[in-house]
Amino acid sequence: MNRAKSEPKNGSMQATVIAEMRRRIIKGDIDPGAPLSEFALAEEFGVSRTPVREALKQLQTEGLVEIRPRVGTFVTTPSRREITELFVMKELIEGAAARLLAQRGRVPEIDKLEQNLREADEAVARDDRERYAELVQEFHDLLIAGADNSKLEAHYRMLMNQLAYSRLVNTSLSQPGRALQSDREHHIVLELILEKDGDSAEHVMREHVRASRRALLAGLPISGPNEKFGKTSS
Amino acid sequence: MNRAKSEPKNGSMQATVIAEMRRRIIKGDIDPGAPLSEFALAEEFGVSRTPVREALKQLQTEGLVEIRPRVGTFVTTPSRREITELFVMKELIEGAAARLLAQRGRVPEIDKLEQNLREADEAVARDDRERYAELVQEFHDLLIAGADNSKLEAHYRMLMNQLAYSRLVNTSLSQPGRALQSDREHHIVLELILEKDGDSAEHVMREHVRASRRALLAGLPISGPNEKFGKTSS
DNA sequence: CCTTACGCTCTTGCATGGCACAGGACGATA
DNA sequence: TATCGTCCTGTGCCATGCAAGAGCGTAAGG
Repeated sequence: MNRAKSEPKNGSMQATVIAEMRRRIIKGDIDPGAPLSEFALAEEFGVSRTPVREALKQLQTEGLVEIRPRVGTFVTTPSRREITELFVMKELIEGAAARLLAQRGRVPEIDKLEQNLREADEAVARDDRERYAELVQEFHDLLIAGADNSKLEAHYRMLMNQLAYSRLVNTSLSQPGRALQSDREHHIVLELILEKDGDSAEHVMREHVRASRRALLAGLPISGPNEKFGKTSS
Repeated sequence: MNRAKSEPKNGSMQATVIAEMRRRIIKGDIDPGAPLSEFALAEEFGVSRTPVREALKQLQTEGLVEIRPRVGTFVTTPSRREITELFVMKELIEGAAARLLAQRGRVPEIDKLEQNLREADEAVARDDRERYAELVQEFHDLLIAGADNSKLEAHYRMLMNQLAYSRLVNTSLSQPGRALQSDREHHIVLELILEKDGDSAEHVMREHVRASRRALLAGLPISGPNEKFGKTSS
């Protein structure tokens, strides 16, 4: 095998393929709707079609690709309606996480959240959008981790993958004033968590997610849910 | 090699394997923790190991089996903690479904829910637990369908599969008085939905799920590693 | 010129066989 | 007898080959 490059031989190859393909799709390296050929991927990763095939099958159950039998595998393109649906789920789960965290009392995640908000304040003051986007993601991740519920976390991860959220959060924050508003809302949520007011924390967190969704959809250029970007018709 | 059975050659083989294995695990035909051999399953279904392998991998991402590399594949046995976590998710999703349905106004699912409750009242009056269990499942399914959110439904289905809920609901209803109480709670939820009071509908629905969980855990014999209790197919 | 049907190619689906590794049984040695 | 090393078996993992369905270009017929 001529393929003794950076491909880590540790662990199974398909795990590597799954992780890498997932990363690419979420990060947006591959255009939504683009076809994925088993053979091409197999050559690229230096393996046979079998592990690639199994990796794609797993990504399908995660909702990242769509396998049309005997036709091909394609990166899924969430329609506008699906995005709305995913945000409803996001609202649910993050709201619940806030409530659960409030009920748990003072846990290490609380300290990390406070630290996160301090840094976020600075980033907003500097108008450093990129850094703030990172901190937003960390804030939400800490919230989920603090809920201490593995099933909640698992469903959340799958959700975020389908949303390709890391791509979208930048769009959301590009709305003028959104970063400052978002930062304020985070403060309120953490405040309510510290007061152990799970009820209000959940409520405010939900509104926060809704606001985030509105900012995102306002920033999305075109509805284009099923834009079959044409094949340059002859 | 008892081949030549009613194996449908029409659909893809692995789809058949997935569906059948999922059915067995959920229904409880296979003991939790039991090892699944690729080779044995391949022979039983009359196919090669490849589709079986891919089927098991999909079931793994659904949380129904656990693949330990180089060791074997086993049916997952949800711990008591995981059951609690799953019920938290169930509470979330069904509560949200009640809220969403209330917001939608009068849709066909509402009529079906009313019909369902009429039949459920009769079943409770007759003390027909088996029929009531079916109606409970239908009630919750209608609620989810009425929410008109495909992502919500997808996550709900995965949840129910992991819970093997169809097995558990009977345990829950075996608690004395639980059926009557459950039926009453269903009525209240539907009432609130009809009044378009999504807020209260969600709240009551959550309490209903919590009550159901308490009834279930009270009926569970022990938190032992894996109880293989005989099928109560009467 | 338009319609229809053929056939080619590309894709995935499945079968088969070899390989590497984990776990346990067995036996040799102190 | 206890302990350690070795072999054996079972399992998942991967490579390769063949078969079949889907899409599309092209050519024949009206």
